Amino acid sequence: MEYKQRTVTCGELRKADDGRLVVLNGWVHRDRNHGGIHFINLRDRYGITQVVVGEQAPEEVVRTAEKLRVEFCIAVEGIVHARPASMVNAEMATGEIEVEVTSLQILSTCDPVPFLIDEESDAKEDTRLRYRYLDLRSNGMQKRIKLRHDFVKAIRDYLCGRGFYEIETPTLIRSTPEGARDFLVPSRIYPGKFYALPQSPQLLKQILMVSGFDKYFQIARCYRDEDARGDRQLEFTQLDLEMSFVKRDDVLLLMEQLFGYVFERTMDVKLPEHFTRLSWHDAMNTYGVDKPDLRYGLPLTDVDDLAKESTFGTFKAVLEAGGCVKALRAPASDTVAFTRKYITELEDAAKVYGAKGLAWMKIGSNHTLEGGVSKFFVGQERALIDRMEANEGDMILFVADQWKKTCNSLGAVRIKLARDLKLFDPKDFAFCWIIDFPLFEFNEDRGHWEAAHHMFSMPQAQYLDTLESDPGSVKGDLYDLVLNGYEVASGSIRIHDIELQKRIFRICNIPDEESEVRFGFLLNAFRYGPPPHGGIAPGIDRMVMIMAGQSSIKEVIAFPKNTAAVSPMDDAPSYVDQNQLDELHLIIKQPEQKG
RNA sequence: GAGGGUGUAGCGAAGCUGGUUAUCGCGACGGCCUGUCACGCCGUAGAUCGCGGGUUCGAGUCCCGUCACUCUCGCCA
Repeated sequence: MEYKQRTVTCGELRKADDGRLVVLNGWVHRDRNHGGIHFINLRDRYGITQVVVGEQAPEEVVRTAEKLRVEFCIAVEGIVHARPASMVNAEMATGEIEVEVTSLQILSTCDPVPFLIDEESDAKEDTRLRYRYLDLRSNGMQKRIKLRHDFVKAIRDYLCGRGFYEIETPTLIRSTPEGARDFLVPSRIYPGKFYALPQSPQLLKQILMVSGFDKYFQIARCYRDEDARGDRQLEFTQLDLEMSFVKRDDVLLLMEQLFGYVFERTMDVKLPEHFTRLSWHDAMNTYGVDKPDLRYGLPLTDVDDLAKESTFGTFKAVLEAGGCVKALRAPASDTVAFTRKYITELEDAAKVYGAKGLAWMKIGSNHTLEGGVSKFFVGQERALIDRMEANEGDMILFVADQWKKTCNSLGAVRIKLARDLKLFDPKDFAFCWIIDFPLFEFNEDRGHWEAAHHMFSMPQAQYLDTLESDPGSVKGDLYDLVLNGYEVASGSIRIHDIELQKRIFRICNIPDEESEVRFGFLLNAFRYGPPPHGGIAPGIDRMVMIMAGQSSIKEVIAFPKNTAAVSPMDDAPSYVDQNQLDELHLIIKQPEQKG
């Protein structure tokens, strides 16, 4: 098809272009037809320009303009005119000019659209995903996809400047389960054998260290066959990074410098030079989560001693059973009244994590306690109010249970309170490091210890003698990066010693014969002079999501899947031909029909 | 696997304790309109109220089941 190709984009014409003859290509964003005069907002990636078909327009142009509908793709040739002062649109970057059309061509037509292209679509997510190509035309999606591009570009620029190599690793690899479920790819050539899609390039990047590529990174797609969430998809993208001859602080420092550079360049946001560091235990104990949102305070406070002296039997029973009592101050609010109904909402949040209840009391005037469980704390008013740093109108909330349940439950209440009471600026970015993670946790279902992160993380030196005798207390050289309450990166210094690695495997119930089969290639590599090494893997989707002020990573992924692991646009996954199954030596066993 | 929420026209929503012809906005279609910029005005079409069953003289509304979407717990080394 012959058509006039653009000489300018829809976002760039200004007053100084007055009088120029230009060609624009783009989509009809809005078409205001006044009978004798058409105003067409023409849109492309770069912006929107008003083009006008007026009385002087050639008859053929007028006839074509009559046919235009929203989202038609068109080519326009015309003359740029500065608008008179009274007609300037200050809202638009190009609002000082308009283009008087001298030639108009429809490049393609558009069916009636299921939803209008706006800043943000108000259609339901399902509809947006089904028509993702239209949804992506919206300014909001265009901005977010651009932010993601800028973010990744800045990462590449920075790391390449620091001497890193970007190296690709395969996406068809050996299955090394443990942790998440693998996606499997059947081998046509070897009946019954499968490749796996990588959950992360973990082992491959460690082997690259053995190979001497001492500064490696990759923008890596990772796959985990688990249920999706707002901040989780079954495929996602990580900045995978590994370095040799580094210790923990080298990795942390590099990340602080990297994100300092990236945030300044992509968002014009200046981050602190260093991020707060919290031990895993302190994070859990003080904020009730291993990924605390430090845009606000509201620490959980230990009140074991006060509870013990109180007359509240429930608390005392929990303490005697070895549990703990923690309290949280809910600051008085102009917008949220602490009604019975609201307290029930808070209690429901606590119960999600297993708390049996949420005790409460209110702070009255002159250091008095009112309502709820206050009657059990007679004589302790002053001590409790001082401990909680509470003021009149505040509420104090208590959970009593085993330590972890107490922390998790009250931590959930803390998060809900902060959201409801708007205790933080959504434009803030609060990074923090969580360090000193336990290396193992006991899996009750399987009856053995498992790696809390993964099995390749280095135990801290002081625990090397007690790995087997007391796995539960071993801390690892592990670190998570947390941003605004989301885990955005996770890493560790790795084991590079065969014997130590085998000890870890054994503690995780993997005997030597089995680890040789499953991880033999790594162990073999470690026989050939492996360097000390460590790394980290920030999640690109989550970070961009937070930077874009969104709460779902679907908002920063061009073609995401829904919570049911389906892509509504192309309807993946789908059945395949019998021929394809035959070639792959697969027989499908249909699940039994329900009912 | 479990819990909460939602499902009404192409899209977004209203529809209170069951009661005539299911309402509104956007969009679509037709007409009018020379300065709009979410243009405006007049008119028209468009809905098996997610699906199946039940209660009832009568169900969008109540009950049971089921499906889809969504958030959360489990799960996510």
